[in-house]
Amino acid sequence: MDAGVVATVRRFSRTVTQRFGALNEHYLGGARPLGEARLLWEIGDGRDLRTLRATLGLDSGYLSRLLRSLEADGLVTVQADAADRRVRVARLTTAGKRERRALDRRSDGVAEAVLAPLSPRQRERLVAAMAEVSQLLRVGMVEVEAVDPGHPDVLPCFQAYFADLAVLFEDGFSPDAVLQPAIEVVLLARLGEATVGCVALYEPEPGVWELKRMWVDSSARGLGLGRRLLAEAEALARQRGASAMRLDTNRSLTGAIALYRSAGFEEVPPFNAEPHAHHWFHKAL
Amino acid sequence: MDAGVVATVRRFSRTVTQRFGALNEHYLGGARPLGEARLLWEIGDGRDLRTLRATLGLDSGYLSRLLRSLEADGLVTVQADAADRRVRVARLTTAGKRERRALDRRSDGVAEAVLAPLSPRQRERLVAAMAEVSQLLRVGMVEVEAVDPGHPDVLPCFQAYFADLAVLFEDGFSPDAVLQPAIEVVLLARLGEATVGCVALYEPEPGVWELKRMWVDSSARGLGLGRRLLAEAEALARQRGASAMRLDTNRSLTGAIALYRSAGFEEVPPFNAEPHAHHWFHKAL
DNA sequence: GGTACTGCCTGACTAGAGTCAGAGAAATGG
DNA sequence: CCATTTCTCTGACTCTAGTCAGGCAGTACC
Repeated sequence: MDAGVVATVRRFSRTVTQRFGALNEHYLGGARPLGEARLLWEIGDGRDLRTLRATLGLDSGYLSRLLRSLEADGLVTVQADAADRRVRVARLTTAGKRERRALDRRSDGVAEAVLAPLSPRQRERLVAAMAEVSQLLRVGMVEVEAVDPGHPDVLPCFQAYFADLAVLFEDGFSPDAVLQPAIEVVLLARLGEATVGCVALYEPEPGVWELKRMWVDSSARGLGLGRRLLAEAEALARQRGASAMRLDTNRSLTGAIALYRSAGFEEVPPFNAEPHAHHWFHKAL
Repeated sequence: MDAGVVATVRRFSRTVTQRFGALNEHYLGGARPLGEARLLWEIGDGRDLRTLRATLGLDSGYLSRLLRSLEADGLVTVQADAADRRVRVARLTTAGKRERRALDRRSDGVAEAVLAPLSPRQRERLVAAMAEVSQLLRVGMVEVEAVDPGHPDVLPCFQAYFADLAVLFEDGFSPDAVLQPAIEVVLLARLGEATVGCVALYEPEPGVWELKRMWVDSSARGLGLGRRLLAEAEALARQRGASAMRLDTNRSLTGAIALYRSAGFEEVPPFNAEPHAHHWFHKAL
């Protein structure tokens, strides 16, 4: 990789670490230790310890100790869950909520301090560049995972997909009318906790795999995620013995159509009776 | 400050921390602890402990222990300085240099991993945005400090200034010909260790302060540093009882001339015999 | 009712990153 | 030459952020 480009990235990392490091120390330093602060934040309006452990990736013993410390400061209470008395639920006290707001204000303070020394014009440039960096870094954090169709994260994706279609299709959309194929596998695009995209695959005829319900969340558009899902779907199908891939789509989805064409799909006559389909595509693998 | 802007900055900070944090852990984790790695880096081709303490901001006892640990691993040697045997100098052994290169490669690895998942077009955008962020964050890190003309950092600035002029002036430049006023105070612009700008002040007539040798390093141009130095110079002069400020400049320095005008300076007849001056400016405070 | 399993807590331990108070050797000032 | 200062090192501590093993209470399954 180009040395100048690598140098720019390294310099970026160093500068950001230094700048935010110094300001964090100034604004957050002397306050609560990081572990407790993150916990305080995550408890919010009450969470059971199991969830807290999972989202923060903490050891059970360590979490317990952190909670004892916050409890000693009167910031949280921990009580047994009514339904299952093994499970314990942490809740913020009034003082805890106050502390949480204070942490929040201090984080705002850091952000303001970053912008403060700049002219309005420079601020605009910095904020725009930061937004660009965040977005592009997020691209690299997306992980694509193959799950089976019964996976709990699949249904919400399909529902989000249908909801999007209802808005996009010129001639309306009804989820009940669409074909319900026997889906074999679903690729989920994950960004940390959130699921930001999906595509379903099944094998309508031996050797031919069909793509259904390719969806990318609005928060993750413009990151090339559609292309990536398509590529991973092809790889997966090929790995399972596919010799061809096909899909249908609606004329309103111009972006998707352009993507399919540029990925080597060619338009073919209708191969199914999908009610909302206007274009049918095929690609030999 | 606008909440959306603050949210963008906070999101940026979170995303960058997460992304680089995860990659650093992956590439640098398991290797040498951070403190030792930084020290190894900073020692380079041999540094005395006093300098190391200053640049890394370490406690003397702590530095000593870190060095013992690196010494035990055969990466550095520490010897008394020949001139002053109280001072000790740390040097990398061959193994130490190898280790330092390895750390370096791992840092490159992090940078490459950030770019790897992106398309060429996205990489370009990311690198451009990162450069912009670095530059603008650096603006906020610049500190302006008033020192007296004998300060050791002053002379290198003036020399850099003269070297720049020699390149810029259409009709050449000789440092020996310029006036040598009795400078009262120098403002230095500091960016971490480096001095990236300066301006000298003196009082040729009671109540009138004159600016000389305003310089901004090429690495820090376009950050509004000139304007800031000018503003700080005015503030300092006013504080010391100035009622007016003046300066002269060369016709080749069009950027500087525009800056003076926009800061409220007005062109006046020559008030000195500076050999390289074409324009003379004055501003009532 | 017994057994296995969950969920949580406690005690014991580790590593990194420091801080602080002297002690001792070398240099400097008078 | 002696006192003071400078520079470094050692020993004793601290705080944060964990990990690991074992134990107890509650729930679920047979």
